[in-house]
Amino acid sequence: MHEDIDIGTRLKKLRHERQISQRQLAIKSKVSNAMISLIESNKTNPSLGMLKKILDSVPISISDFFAMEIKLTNKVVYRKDELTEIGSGPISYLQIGQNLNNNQPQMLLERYKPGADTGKSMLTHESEESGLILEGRLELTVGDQIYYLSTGDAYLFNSS
Amino acid sequence: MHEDIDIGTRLKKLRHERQISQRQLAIKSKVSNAMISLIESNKTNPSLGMLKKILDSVPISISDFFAMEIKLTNKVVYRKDELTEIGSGPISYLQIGQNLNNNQPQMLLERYKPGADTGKSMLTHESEESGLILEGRLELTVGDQIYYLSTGDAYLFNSS
DNA sequence: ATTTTTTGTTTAATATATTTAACGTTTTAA
DNA sequence: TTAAAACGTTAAATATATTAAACAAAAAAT
Repeated sequence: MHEDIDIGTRLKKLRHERQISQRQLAIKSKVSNAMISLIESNKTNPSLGMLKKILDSVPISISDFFAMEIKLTNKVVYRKDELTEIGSGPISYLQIGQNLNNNQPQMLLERYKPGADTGKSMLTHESEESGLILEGRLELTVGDQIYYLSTGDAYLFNSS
Repeated sequence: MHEDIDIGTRLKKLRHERQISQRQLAIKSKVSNAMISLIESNKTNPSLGMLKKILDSVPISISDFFAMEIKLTNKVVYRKDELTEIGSGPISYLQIGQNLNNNQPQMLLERYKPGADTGKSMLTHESEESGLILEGRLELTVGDQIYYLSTGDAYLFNSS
């Protein structure tokens, strides 16, 4: 019935991704390092305030933390003809990816001059990115993968 | 620094939606009714196992529980000159709203024929909406408020 | 009108989360 | 090769979550 969720490996995985030690995370989040050890080995049932203190220092939202596994899709680029057309009447919707979470979105209108390059600024960008090429061509680098997009193509990924 | 989240009103709201009493929920989830009272009045800092036991009986996932819509901002429309220009070089970013959460976004390209109307379909839309008017004019209805947008204006809201 | 339930809240008892301080092991420095 | 620092784990101390049992108020029933 009440299957307790394995937050231990979740936290450990998250911590390893950020490449910091238990003690470093402990200091950042102002909790004892013992606590983090106990949580990661599932030897305790942490309070919500405790978990939030830790996740705030990462930072990651509680909602995202528990949605983590679902968000591990590595699909980044959606070609023009992969985009599902939703509407049929006078209004048409073009959907990129699936609607996994219900969350407060952020939106950017980005204009690139010919040959423009984001450089490293993009790499320090700590959130997610999605876009649709309205006009022109774009070279997109995610991790070690390089994608070439043209008008109508779209992309969607979580940076890290 | 560590602002604790108001899970009390979240749970109370959820319970009222399902129209059950504290004691009924207590029995379903096999916890004491006192606990539910304490949680709803934010007099305790419940453990994750505790919260999960309760949410499992609803049922609702922890992730969804914390993604539950709460009225953070009622700001919906951002006029052309309110949009903050981030970049300065050859690339320009136009930001709509604040980046509150780090979440998997969804993106739509919507095309409206002149005079097109979404009707009621928009109202049953259970996620969030944001957009920027690339060209033309748009009449936007959120709740009982009506907004008139023209080229360059943007909107951002959680539907409900 | 008076029980009888059902509501949400509170207090004292007790179970357990959290911290502090220690441990043994491995890595880094000298 | 030794010393010093950093790593994750564990034990005992203490702070706090959780329960069981009572409370008063309101609704339902007789």
